[in-house]
Amino acid sequence: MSTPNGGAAASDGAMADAACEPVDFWSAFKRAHEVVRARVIADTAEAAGLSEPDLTILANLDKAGGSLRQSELAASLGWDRTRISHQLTRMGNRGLVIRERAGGVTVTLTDSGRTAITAVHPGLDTAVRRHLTDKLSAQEIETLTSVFRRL
Amino acid sequence: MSTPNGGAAASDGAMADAACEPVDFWSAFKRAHEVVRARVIADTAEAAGLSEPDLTILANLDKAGGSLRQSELAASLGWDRTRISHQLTRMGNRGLVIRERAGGVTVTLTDSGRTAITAVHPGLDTAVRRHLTDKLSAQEIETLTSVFRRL
DNA sequence: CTGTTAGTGTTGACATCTCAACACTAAGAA
DNA sequence: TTCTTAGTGTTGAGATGTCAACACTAACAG
Repeated sequence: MSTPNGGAAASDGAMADAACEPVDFWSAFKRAHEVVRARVIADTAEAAGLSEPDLTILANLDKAGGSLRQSELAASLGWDRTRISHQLTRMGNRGLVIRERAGGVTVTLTDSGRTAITAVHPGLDTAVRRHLTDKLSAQEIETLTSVFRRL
Repeated sequence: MSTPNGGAAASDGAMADAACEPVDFWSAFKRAHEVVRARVIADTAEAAGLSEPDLTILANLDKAGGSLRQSELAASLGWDRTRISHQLTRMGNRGLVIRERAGGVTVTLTDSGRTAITAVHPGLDTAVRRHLTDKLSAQEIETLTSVFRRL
């Protein structure tokens, strides 16, 4: 156990805080994101036998009324065409969605897919509250929202 | 706890801002992380012919003096044993690291690996500043650091 | 009608991540 | 010694993400 994190002994001239270095601040950002992500997924998607991308797709389709153009789905998620195509192929094989040609391609929730997302949706909101927003003050949420919008 | 949210969480009904819903706040968090990650990697790892996991491993080995026990590497990154093993196999095949049996397994930078990380390291700091900390006020960095540590 | 161009999806190859199962080593208990 | 247990790494299979190449359609110019 070496924990050679440069200890308090040497450096700190002015800043005594943890994230002196920008790189450390970035690492903390990544860690926080990863921790919250793992907990939320464990409480929602995994609990329902779905993967994270499954849940993301199903939630977006549901929010749009159950049906979307493949390209609109990609745009609203910021995903690549290839990524959407592969993911929908896997989900189609498992009976969660159907794809039909109509100019472009229209993706539609199956009964099975709608059942799945309906079952998970309330838990998703609860999980995000429990693992994220409940741990923050209103002031902090405001600050972070402002920062996220800027990036 | 050091988290006296002082009943702040109760004020949610008054928020008229963009992220009313916790789920939207979480989406914004994910987007911000993804955007910064993509930009930093594009300016550093990709520019040097390395992948993100390559860079992560090399940077940690370098910070530790060039050599670490495989289990310590895993622990310091919060990675799974399997993930480290597969990644090191790939990196070993490309000549970036060597593994030697000594009780456990010790991972060491090769000359090629040290050259690579040495070339990238200054750019990493610059990239994180440009794409993240330079866009934030000292006040905001302080707030975010506090939040990240709590999660 | 023919050719061009842009937009949209698919496919295959490969890198990465996770899970379950297995193998090896080191300590200690019988 | 022999057995057990915990810690550590590896392997193979399947899921996911990325890249390059290809195919199809629509709109438009010649």
